[in-house]
Amino acid sequence: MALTVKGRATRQRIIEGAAVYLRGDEPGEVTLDDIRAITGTSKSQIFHYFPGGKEELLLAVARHESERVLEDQQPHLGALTSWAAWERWRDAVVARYRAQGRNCPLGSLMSQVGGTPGAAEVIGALLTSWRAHIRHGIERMQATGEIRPSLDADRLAAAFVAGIQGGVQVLRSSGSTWHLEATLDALIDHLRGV
Amino acid sequence: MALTVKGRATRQRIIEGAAVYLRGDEPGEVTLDDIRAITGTSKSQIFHYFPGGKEELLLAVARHESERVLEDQQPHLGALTSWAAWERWRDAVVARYRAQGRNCPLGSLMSQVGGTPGAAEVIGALLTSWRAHIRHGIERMQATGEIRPSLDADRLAAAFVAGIQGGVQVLRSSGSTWHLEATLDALIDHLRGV
DNA sequence: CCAAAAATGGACCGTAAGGTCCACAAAGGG
DNA sequence: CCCTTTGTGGACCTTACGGTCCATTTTTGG
Repeated sequence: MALTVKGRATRQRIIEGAAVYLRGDEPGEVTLDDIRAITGTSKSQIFHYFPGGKEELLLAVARHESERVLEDQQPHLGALTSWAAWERWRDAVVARYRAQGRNCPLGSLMSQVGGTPGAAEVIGALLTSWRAHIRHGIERMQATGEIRPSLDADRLAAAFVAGIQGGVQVLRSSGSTWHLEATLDALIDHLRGV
Repeated sequence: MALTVKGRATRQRIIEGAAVYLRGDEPGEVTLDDIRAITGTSKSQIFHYFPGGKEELLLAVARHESERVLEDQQPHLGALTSWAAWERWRDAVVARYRAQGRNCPLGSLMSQVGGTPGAAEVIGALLTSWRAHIRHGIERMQATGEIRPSLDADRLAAAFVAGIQGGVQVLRSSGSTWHLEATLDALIDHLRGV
């Protein structure tokens, strides 16, 4: 037996506790002691469940957080079938990041675990999936004739992903969602042919 | 006299040495010893010229690097007066960031100095100036009738800035400029009304 | 019920890294 | 030419933090 019920629970508690900490006010640099304190665990437990140490733990947290990103955009992201739906999605994205404020848990994570193998993979998988959803939405609108077929759905989806990333990054340093909204609106206008 | 000629030179050498280091292969976390080694200075000199320690030094480096960002886009960025000029600018941006590769000196800097007062200010000033240049370009094209006047120049300029930021961020984790190009092209197409 | 495996607590260690101090060298300026 | 200011070298200090170890408790499975 590798992990008992209790063991799985503890492991999960560590991941979620770390995630909570990262969503807090002062992320900066997470230390194992921060995580230890917030999760009520001991050093040995962290290394017991994450033999690879801090790096492995942070990567697990990144995976956990990256799942939330797309979930928070649902159900809108999965049903971009009308202009109204696009607007709802847009608003959901803006609301989500406005609520998150200057703290981007994933961003903090990536800056701490950035170079390691696996980090790029996590972020890459997220971006790919994100882009696929948007591309899917564009293609459906093209099928119904609401978006001209001459547009490259995949490439525009990539533009959305990059635009959102950038908007969020600006948000992190400026505290305002203005750039994010401007980018989303510009790209949606472009889809509409306005 | 606060700083002699020799003093100014040393101070500058420290800043530029740090910048060189950040542009190198393994930025991750800069340490004062890294900087000391690459600039051939001693600890006391660093603290002599930057009494605020690491934070003040890194902020100075960030200011130094942030100047390079717009310079590297000149003269194109300052003369967005025709569609050909926009394309040249687009290519210059892509080329610049492709050459930079996965290393974004400013990005590394911001992740290390992010929370401190002054950091946001440096990045904010850069983004504002960048946006102003682009807005200016859009307005000139509107004046000549090549861009429809119904478009909000300032907001679209913000979209460009955010889009580039995001494209570069994706580049940092994926190593590809594809997203960056997709975003720039989408926004330029939108300006063109394509 | 008992031995083996898993979970937990926490003292302890090693080191990297920022920062301090002080002695000495080199300009500067009157 | 000498005194004051500025520049430089580098030993040293302190702390934070990742990681190790082992003793103890709890759970598991036969």
